[in-house]
Amino acid sequence: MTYLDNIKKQLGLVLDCSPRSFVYPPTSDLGDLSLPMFEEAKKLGLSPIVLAQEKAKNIPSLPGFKEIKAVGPYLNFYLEPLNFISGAISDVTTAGQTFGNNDSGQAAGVMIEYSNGNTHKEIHIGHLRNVFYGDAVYKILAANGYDAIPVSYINDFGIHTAKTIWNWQNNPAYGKSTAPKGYLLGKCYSEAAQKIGDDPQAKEEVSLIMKEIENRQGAGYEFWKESRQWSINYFNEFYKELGIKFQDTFYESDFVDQGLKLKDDLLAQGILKLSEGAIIADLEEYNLGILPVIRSDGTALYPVADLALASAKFKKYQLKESIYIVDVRQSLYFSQLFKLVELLGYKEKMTHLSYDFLTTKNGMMASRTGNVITYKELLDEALSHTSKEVSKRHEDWSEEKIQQTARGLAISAMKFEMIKVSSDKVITFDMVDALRFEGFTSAYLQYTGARICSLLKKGEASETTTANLNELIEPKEFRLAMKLEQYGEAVLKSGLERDPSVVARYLFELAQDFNDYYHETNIIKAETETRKARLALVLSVKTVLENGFNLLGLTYLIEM
RNA sequence: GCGCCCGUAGUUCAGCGGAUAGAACACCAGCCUUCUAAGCUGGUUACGAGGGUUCGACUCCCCCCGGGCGUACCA
Repeated sequence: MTYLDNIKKQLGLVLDCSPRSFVYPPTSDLGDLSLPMFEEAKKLGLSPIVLAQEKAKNIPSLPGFKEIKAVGPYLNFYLEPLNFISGAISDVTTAGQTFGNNDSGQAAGVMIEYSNGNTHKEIHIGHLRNVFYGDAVYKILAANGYDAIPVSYINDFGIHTAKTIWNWQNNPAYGKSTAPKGYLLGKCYSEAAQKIGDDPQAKEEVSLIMKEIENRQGAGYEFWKESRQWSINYFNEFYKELGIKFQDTFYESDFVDQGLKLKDDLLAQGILKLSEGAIIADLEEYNLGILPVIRSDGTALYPVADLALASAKFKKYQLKESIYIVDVRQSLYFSQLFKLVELLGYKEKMTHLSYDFLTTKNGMMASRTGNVITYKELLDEALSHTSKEVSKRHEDWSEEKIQQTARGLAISAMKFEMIKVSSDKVITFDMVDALRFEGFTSAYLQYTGARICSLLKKGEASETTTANLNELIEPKEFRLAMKLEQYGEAVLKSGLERDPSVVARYLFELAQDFNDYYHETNIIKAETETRKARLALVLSVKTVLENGFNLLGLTYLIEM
């Protein structure tokens, strides 16, 4: 338990209220902690102002507090800053990399499925929001004490694979190209989608290829096996580049057969039925409309494998909850899927954790229409921008060091742009905005981190262990310590709301407080005893920044 | 039509029942012989409209107006 949590607990005992009742006053002259009296006053039929005054009069003096007084309908607490600051530094130092974590998840098994790539398609920046959001949610749930299991589901069996293969076979140029195969497949797909359009002849040919794939025989199937692997290799490089790891990966092609059996069972049970040549789930009685499961040409739709996968997850892992991170546009689909899984007899909780989509100034992205910014294009643009900025500032650095730093900046920027706003907001992606370095950006956070490393290097970090923390008497030092103590609250809230932007905003505020302090106070240039103490505080800021960076997947740069 | 989401400074976003609605960008004015100026300081401007619930509403409810998405063989 942190110093701040303990203070709240003690106060809660004395005042007979929950530690969660305390709020932080808007300005420091109003105190450091506050208890609003509205609720209790209402219960007692008293004025909250009178009640606050009475409480202030009767409260026993407590260690760690400088003053307790009523201000209007609030009971305000002023803390002893020296005790608080050394408490905070001690909390951070003791917990280290685990500072901020909690066990509210009670080790419950929670599977988080995200990233869901389509083989034979290009990776575009719309996927990035999914991948980065999902990865951050996974790490945040783990920090909240869940047994979080990150998994990826790869759609390698849909009609899109047949479309790509159809186009590839009709254009020998693809086979001859020396460009990376995974990338070429993406190009080939978007061209295919545009060519096919409403052409019945082409649709017929694609349908034949799809049947070969489903029946696992013929030239179409053979080429599917080969090209599928190209895509999977391409994904693996992509994940490696971004530092993303899954505990398990599922492939649609492994679940289709099981799904078809499930479909037969569901048909027999009357949960599915024939309609207009297709097989559908009529979920009108649940207000969920109609879900087509098998096309009228006999080929499988998405739910076939999804049903099998859902049950496979529950059989393979002990899960309290199965989370699907998918774009909000599929909300109805997931409600339908979850209802079917429930009708199959599963009682586990299933959650569609949705986020709103990413669009561009030129309108919605879709690989089918070719209006996309690909991951590769974004990365290239970002790297070119960041390496220019780095080399401008460090003419003496080696090319390798410049590139490495530029990469850390570029990838972190991509991640941060996708998770810094809450998930219910549409992101209109703009390259210039995304690569900005000032303000609420990952570069600002990284800059703060690098600045801290520079201080620690100059001051010799070993000094911090023998520091006399009573030297920390500046109001801004107290403010920073308070911010550090609040990190755990950000992690908790972020986990409860499954919203990484809470952590993103917290880190930004911490960095702002630090930079403010840095500009106003001499750290290295302070006299020895003060310097040691200040460095101890700075080291704690670094630990918290690093912990937060880890949750969001940002790269901590020592220099930039 | 029905369902879901969003309307807060010029722009992008916080705040989601309580103390003067916060940031960032942009714009203007300052700060590098001093710990990384990718930084810091100061300044201007906002809750779509109307009802209701409440001691108190940007926050909850209703209705309206804008915008987006979904709504049987895309995923």
